[in-house]
Amino acid sequence: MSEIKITLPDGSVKHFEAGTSALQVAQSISEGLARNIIAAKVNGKVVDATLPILTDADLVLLKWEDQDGKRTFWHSSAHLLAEALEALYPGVKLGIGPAVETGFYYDVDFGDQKFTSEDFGKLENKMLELARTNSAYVRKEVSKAEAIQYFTEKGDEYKLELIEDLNDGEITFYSQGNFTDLCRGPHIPTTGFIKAIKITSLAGAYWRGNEKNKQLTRIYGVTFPKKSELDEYMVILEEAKRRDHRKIGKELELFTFSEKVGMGLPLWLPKGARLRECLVQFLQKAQVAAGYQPVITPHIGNKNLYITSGHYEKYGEDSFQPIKTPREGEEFFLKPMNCPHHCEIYKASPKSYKDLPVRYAEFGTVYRYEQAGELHGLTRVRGFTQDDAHLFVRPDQVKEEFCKVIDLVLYVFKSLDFKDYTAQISLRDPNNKTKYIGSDENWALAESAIIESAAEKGLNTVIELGEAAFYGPKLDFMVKDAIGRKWQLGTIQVDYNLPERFELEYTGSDNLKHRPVMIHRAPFGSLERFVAVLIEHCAGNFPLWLTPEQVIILPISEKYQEYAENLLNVLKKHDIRALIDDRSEKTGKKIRDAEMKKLPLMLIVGEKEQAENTVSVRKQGGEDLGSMSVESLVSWINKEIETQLN
RNA sequence: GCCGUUGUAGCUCAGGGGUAGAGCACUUCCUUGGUAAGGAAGAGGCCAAGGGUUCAAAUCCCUUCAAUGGCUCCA
Repeated sequence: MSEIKITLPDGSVKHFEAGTSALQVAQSISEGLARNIIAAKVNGKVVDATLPILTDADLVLLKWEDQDGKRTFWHSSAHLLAEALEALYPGVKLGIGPAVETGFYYDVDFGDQKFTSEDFGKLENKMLELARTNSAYVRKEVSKAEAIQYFTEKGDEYKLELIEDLNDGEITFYSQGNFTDLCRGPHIPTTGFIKAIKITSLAGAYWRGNEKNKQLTRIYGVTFPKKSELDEYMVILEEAKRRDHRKIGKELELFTFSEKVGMGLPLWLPKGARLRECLVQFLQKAQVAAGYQPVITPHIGNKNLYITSGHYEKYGEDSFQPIKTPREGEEFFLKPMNCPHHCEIYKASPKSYKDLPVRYAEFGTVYRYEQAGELHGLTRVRGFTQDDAHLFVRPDQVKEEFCKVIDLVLYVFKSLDFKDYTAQISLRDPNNKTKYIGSDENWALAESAIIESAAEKGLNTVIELGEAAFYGPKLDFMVKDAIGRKWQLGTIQVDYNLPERFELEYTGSDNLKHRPVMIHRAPFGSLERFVAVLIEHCAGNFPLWLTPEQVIILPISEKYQEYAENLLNVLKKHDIRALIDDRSEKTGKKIRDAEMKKLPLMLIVGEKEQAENTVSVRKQGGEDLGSMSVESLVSWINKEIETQLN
């Protein structure tokens, strides 16, 4: 037997016989470790922990805690789901069953049999029962002919269709218990690892995502190696439901929708509008400081504008259709993006290299025809306002400007308490350059500018090749909210296309015409989406500087109404958003209602406060700040806001 | 757009072939109270819209609209 060298992540090298599996390597370290190993990464490829390793290799032992470990675990759970389904519903046909971000699903064709959410419990129990048999997942290489024969006998046309596309010699089956599936793997060693199971939802899904194909039933589930982890997961699900921006938006009277106005067209209520105004002012201030110039453009634009920009060709059919002038028959589109308008602003006057960079900013409302089924609360709407800006820069300025935009985005995140974020850099596919426009030099410049800027700013980045837009590379920010969900917010994109199409120019120091580079950026993305994410992030407890109502005055009785009104005037003079609860209710009731409305500061005023000319301050949640003069309250608030924003 | 589910008062929801119910919110009255729900009375609904079945429809059926969970899409 020959010997192989296994290199572990800590750099240590161990010698084993060829054919040793990752699991055996783990066992050689400790039994306890081996018990937790669910898969392995051999030379960067995720494989079964039981797969014999034949050559020298870098080995990473994967546990539940590893992302690849989870995926393997969930993929194996999908097989367990399929096994349970076959046991409970003989004759079901199986489509595909992959792992997803959280959990897994299996697409199945129940034929004439019915499956509803009431059957979830039954299915979970069956899966648990099968999991407890602790059956091994067994890998078997099969020929294409064997594979076809197996599934022909089984009568599963979906699997047969999948096999069609596979090459002979690279087909494998995995079996556990009485179930065999076509699968590339890898899998966990045995079903016994799966200790807790939850079938989460049911949905229709077309075979291979094509609506011309038959619709299958997609069963979603999630599994865990410990019961306690499932419990935690259920708590987070509940929490997510509690934080749903649609629910909180209604409760806090921030926004609404009306069938009459139209689907996907949000109506901002007074409190929501105030919150939005605060966000706009906040960003506007930061942008002015960063050298942006506000511009304003109309909500519609001539069809020719979008023909020039190329958007008509690409999206014309899928847009709200043009409106026509009654006499001339000219066609105008609702503005689906601000960039072409800004290009025309750039062109309004000749530019010198000394003028650049030029930064035009606009909170521009745009309208896009999103498919009815796509609409969702404020995160996916048909009319929304982008915190848009376009920077027209010289090629040599791309990096510096990019850095400044990153600074701005990070400032926004910090001010809104998004502490956990990553950046995705999308570059062009180096093997398929024809898909993209712009010269190689410019791409090289832009791509290295993005990479270097991100590195300089210490961003935690992921690089995705081939994910760039056809007109340029980009950087997207993904933030994690308070309960760990990821959202894509800000985006920064470099664009060579529009300057070309609009023939934008500036005169260089050489007195020749040059083409500027355009940077699109939106730290919020859109105000609608950002507010939605923010609501879910803070569960409606907005930072003091942003919250629509900062202070509520609660007079103990009507006798102190006048005193309360005087206080209100003082607060308003200091630009503090305040109101009085003058209902004929007891203090306890008023406090409860203020708590429900998530009002950060309550001022209780009665005989004592009136006599001493003070207010008693209660923070939301119950903390007592004691009594103080209204002036010291104002300075307390201002200090608080200053800390939040710096 | 496609498939499933849902649509009853401002909100959260119950009911269900014989022409509507609760709690909260709202209005009025009593109460003038000190840190998370005081009491009473009142008002409020074409039961999403349209069409069918029926002696009778909010209830059953069909269509449409909208919301919702997915799929496909996202400049």
